[in-house]
This record gives sequence, C-alpha cells and structure tokens, in this order.
Amino acid sequence: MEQIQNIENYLTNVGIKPSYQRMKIYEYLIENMNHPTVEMIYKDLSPHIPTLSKTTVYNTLKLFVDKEITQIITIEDTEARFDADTSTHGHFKCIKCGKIFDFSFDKTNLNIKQIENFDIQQTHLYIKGICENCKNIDKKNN
Amino acid sequence: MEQIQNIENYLTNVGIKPSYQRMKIYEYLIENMNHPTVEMIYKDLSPHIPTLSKTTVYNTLKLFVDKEITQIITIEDTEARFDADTSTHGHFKCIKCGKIFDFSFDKTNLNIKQIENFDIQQTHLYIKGICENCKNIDKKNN
DNA sequence: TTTATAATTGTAACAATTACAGAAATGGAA
DNA sequence: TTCCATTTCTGTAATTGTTACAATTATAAA
Repeated sequence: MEQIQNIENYLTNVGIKPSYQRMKIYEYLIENMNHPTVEMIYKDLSPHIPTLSKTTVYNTLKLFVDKEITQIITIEDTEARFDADTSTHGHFKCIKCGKIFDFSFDKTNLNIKQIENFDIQQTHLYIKGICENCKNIDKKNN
Repeated sequence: MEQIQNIENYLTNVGIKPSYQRMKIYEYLIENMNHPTVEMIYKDLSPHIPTLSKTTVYNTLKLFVDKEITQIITIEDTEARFDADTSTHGHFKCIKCGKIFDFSFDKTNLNIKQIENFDIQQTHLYIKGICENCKNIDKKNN
C-alpha cells in the first residue's frame, strides 16, 4: 500500500535499511499511538509475522530510538513504552484505567533556575492522576 | 541521637511503626538526597545492619511511597530511584557523568490544554542532557 | 553463483523486582 | 512473667523485562 511505501522511504531517509520487520514495527507504532510496550507490539504483530522474535522487537526499537524516530516513555517503573511522536509533549497516566494521554505544554516558561547552563537534550513531563472519564464513573458510584 | 528521635516521631505521625530498619532506611534517604537505588541503599546499610535483607528495603520503600513520604523517580528505564523530597521538583540527568540534579520549576504556567478536567496527583519533570561540569570538560578536550 | 555483510531468530544469561513461607520481634492479655 | 496474636523481617525461589550471543537466514554486491 501507499502507507508502507511511505514508511519504506521514511526509514531509508533516516538511515535505516527498511526490512520487512522494521517496516511493520514502525507501521504499528504510527498506527497505534497508545504508547505500546514491547509485549504489546510483539503480541499484536506475531500473528502477521509468525517468525517474529521478541529480540527483533527490542533491537528494532533500540535502532529507532538511536535514529531519533521514536522516544522511550518511562512513566511507569515496570516497563518501557514507545512513542513514534518524538516531539516534546507530555504524558498523563490515569492510575484507575491505566490509559496514557498525550498533551502539549509550553516549556518556554517553566522558569527553571538551577540548570541554566546545562545542555538540554530531552524533556519529559509525566503527570499521574485520574482521567475525566474515570472521575465521572467515581461520581456515579457515590 | 536527636535525628533518630525525630525520625521515630515522624514515622509514627504518618502512621508507620518505627522499626529499626525503617528508621535507618528513612535516615539514609534524608541524609543521601542523591536519589539512591535499592542497590545503593542495601549496600550502604548492610555493614551497619548485618541481617538486613534486600526484600526489607523493597518493602520499606513501598511502604514509604504508599504513605507518601517518598517518591519514585523513573528517569531511567533500568531501575527505580527514591527521593525523600516529595515536593514537586524536576530532575536532570547528565548523560555523561550520570549524576542527577534537582531543580525547581513553575508548574503554574505550563499552559496545558488537553487534560484540563483531569485530577492531577503527581507531576514529574525529567530533563536529560549534559551538565555544566561535563560541558567544560568537553571544551577542554577539543 | 559466490561471497561478504547485515538482519533475524532462539536460547541462555542477567538484573530488578515480587511472592512466599518461615523466623524473629513486638505488644498486649492473662 | 508467660502465652498468644500480630507484625515485621529474612532468605530463597519465582517472575518479569531486557540484553548477550551464536547460529541461521536474508540481502546485495562482485
């Protein structure tokens, strides 16, 4: 399809040889912006790529991160999540339903003092709490 | 000592029975604000508490987190770090020397749109890059 | 077709964490 | 004090996420 064609070109452009597995994993990432774990990617793709190895998923994601077309999200201490959107944006995790939401924020007026002369390469903002939907469910049950 | 006496009272006040291990671990946290890992805490305390078990360190930290007198820092995906300062503040990790720096930031004007009606319980800001000291070392070597 | 190189796979190793059961400590009640 | 119940601590085993590595397979150039 068109999509896959685009992915092939895109990977080539950033210096990644577009193997079948790599294209499928990248396609999965941009179609599933729900910040999947390695386990999720492996489980969902295995039926379509029967020979797929979990090691390949790990290797491929590491490659994507190195080439800066994917970022690691460490909002939970248990396992890493991956996001094909590498722009600086925040992540909210609902502690009730577990869903992770994206949000944008203005990092220009954080007004940071102590690290003014440091070189900043990555900024991650993680917020935890209860999402609107779960809040409403709570209300109903009271 | 005075310090230990304070810790005993403090733990009691937040609803934690102040056992010897718990007091020592909490004392370690407030004396070592360098965001230690479980391994670091265990290694440093073992000589003073020969019977200490790593499981106790895990259990105790989980208890502290539950009672909200300690926060988990997940700036790296490999292992959890712990911080007895539970106020909202940012963490900078230098990718050269690995050191973690605290900094304060203004979370009032982040100007967040998409999660306005969400309940916010924790805010974590993680920044990665190169600290001033490592920057200067780099300059000298060029 | 041959050959060199790169990518993929599967297994084993590793490291952080958790589960669990028994031992030790604690704190009343008799 | 002694007895008993409960809590805490300990050590080992199990679990989980990740990485190392060697063998196999695919790719691409000569």
